[in-house]
Amino acid sequence: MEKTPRLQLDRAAWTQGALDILAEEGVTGVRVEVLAKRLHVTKGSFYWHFKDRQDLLSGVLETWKEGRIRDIVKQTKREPGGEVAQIFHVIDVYSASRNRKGILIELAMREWARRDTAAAAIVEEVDAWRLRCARDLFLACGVPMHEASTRSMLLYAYVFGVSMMNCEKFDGDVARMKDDIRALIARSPTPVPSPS
Amino acid sequence: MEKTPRLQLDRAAWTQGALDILAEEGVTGVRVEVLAKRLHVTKGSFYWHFKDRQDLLSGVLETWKEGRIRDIVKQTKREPGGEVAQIFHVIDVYSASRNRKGILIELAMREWARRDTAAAAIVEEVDAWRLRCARDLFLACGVPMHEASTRSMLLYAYVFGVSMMNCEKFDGDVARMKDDIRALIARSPTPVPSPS
DNA sequence: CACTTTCCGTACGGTAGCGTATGGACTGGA
DNA sequence: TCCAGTCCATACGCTACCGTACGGAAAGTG
Repeated sequence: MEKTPRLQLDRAAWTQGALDILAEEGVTGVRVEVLAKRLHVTKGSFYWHFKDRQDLLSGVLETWKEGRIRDIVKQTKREPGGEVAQIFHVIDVYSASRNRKGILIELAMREWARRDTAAAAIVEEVDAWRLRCARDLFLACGVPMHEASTRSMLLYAYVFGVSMMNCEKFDGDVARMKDDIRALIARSPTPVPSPS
Repeated sequence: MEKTPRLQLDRAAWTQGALDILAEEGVTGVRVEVLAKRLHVTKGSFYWHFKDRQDLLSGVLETWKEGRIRDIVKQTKREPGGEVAQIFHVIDVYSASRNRKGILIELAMREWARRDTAAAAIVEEVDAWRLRCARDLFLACGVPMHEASTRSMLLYAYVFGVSMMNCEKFDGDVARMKDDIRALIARSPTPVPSPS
């Protein structure tokens, strides 16, 4: 709801506005004229900074990719002794009711990726980073390789899946259930029967 | 790719066509004129059967709701002794590469629900049915109440989440990982130490 | 054979959005 | 001061879509 703090717009400002709309309306909602109106300019400005709508969308993809990779690398940076806490934190970042916008962008991105190969490639790349970083965290906890991979996949599948569900109508202590699931993913024993 | 088998269309045919487009393009993709063209008629026909576009969308919601509830009730009908197999089957229904269309509709439905309260209510109702049915299955397996609720939630969060991920780029035997996760959800021991 | 009902085609007005063309304001340098 | 470059406004044509009005065919009914 910023009044009109800037008199000059650049690609970054347009891209940021596009990300805002992406979170609210999805890809199909980011339209040149709507975005221009929101930034209090006309599309004459837009077509100065961008070749066309696709040019903007490509910029959105690139911006999002770099931000997500930077985030996940930072969140999983080796801090000896704090690996479990870091895993908890990674889950919380996506589960919490805060970071709502980040989750909405995440979901919009995947909806986009379902119908656009360029977006699909970006999402796939980001996911690969995340899975590898989470796996390394499990490895640092002493979890063997295959199970570390499995748990990191369960971790992300869960956080993305739960962000799509409205469990208010479900009887039971949902908050406690989420805590239990988090604990299960972060530090459950290996499911294979120990030969001891 | 049916040629023109029917010369008369009814609401059900339009609704089915809308579901097809919904799977491919999302809610914003189901447009009256596009749908009419796909059914080889004009929109004059549409506005005979429906008041407006919203009327169609409401029918889609209702049709989907009834189908999903009927499915989950059928899939979890008490078959003493086969509970674990039924849990595996519930997971497979959403994980498999078959039923791709059902998954796409599922995701499109949730995308829709994020921006439409009517769709949100329907999805919430369907989810509540699923969670209850899955929980009852776990209860029949001897899992205590709270853990049964927790596992049913993990089950659906996982299947929905994994349907949004492309893990091809991730090194490791993804198929085996998915099998392990399925086993973990379906029959992992309770994390609390058993008092026996 | 009229006559009605059901179902669909055609034509229209209206809105929203994309991309282009062009001009104007404003700024910095020569 | 004159000029060039930067950034934005205005106006235009074009397409896609919504919803309405109306006409016509086809089938049932007396």
